[in-house]
Amino acid sequence: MRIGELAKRAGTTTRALRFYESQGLLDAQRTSNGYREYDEHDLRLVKEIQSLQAVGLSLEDTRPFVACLRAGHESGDSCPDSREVYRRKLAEVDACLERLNTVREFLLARLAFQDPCLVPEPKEFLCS
Amino acid sequence: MRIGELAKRAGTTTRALRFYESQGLLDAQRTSNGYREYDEHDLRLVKEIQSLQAVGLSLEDTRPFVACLRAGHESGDSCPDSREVYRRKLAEVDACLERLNTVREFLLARLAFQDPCLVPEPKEFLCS
DNA sequence: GCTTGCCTTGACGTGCGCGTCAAGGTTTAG
DNA sequence: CTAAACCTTGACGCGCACGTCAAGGCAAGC
Repeated sequence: MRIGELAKRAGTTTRALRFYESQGLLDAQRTSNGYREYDEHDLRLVKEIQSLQAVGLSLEDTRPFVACLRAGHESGDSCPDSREVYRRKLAEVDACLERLNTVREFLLARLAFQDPCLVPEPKEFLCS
Repeated sequence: MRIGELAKRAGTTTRALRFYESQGLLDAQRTSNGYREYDEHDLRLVKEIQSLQAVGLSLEDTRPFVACLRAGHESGDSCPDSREVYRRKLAEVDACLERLNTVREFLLARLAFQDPCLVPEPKEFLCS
């Protein structure tokens, strides 16, 4: 299938697919006229990337999963590097949850007119 | 005081202060040589902005608070517009907490080898 | 032949809150 | 007189995952 069909079947855009390729996450055969040609395996890769992005992983973080699938494993998260990404992300999420709960308490207190309440420290506020 | 001292006392940079001014959040008197001149009230404004940023509000969201202080109120969050921002932010935080808990469950399940588990829908993932 | 709808590469735009030069003017200390 | 340490405006950079043109090639239907 060509890039347009892959995009449609994966529910994304051709621009995103070309971007993945530019980042080395995806590669494609070329037909004689220079068009990219994909198969079901590529569709699988794209879907893997999307589901990982859905849990807030960056494209960079998806590399181990893609490599794992390319290495022949049936699931992208059965390799050590992938599992390490999961663990790191879990720690980030936990930190973010804690942080957001503090913020939530702050907002509730302010809305309740309880004036002098602790302002959470800036820290990293990246909840992704 | 001049911009360097204000920056030091507020724990920020001159660049940030000039940026706030460019966004209409701060304004300054000018001395004869063109230097910006600030007073304690300006320091109060900057600190207000910083504490709001610390809870994840955007600069845009700080406008009502600044306006409230400028209007003569002793606290920036005693005006209706400010409180509305708090409420909206609280709703965002709640949505984000829910979302992150889903993601957390997903990660735990994957790490526990429980394979086919629900992938959270992409949605907005902006936890700020 | 002409239009339509695919495809190609390349390059710049987006949001947000500044950081980081660049090129210069002003004030103070020595 | 000079150097240091302030100040000014202006413009470009950053991260991240693409969106959005621009300018053109290729294939198929009328």
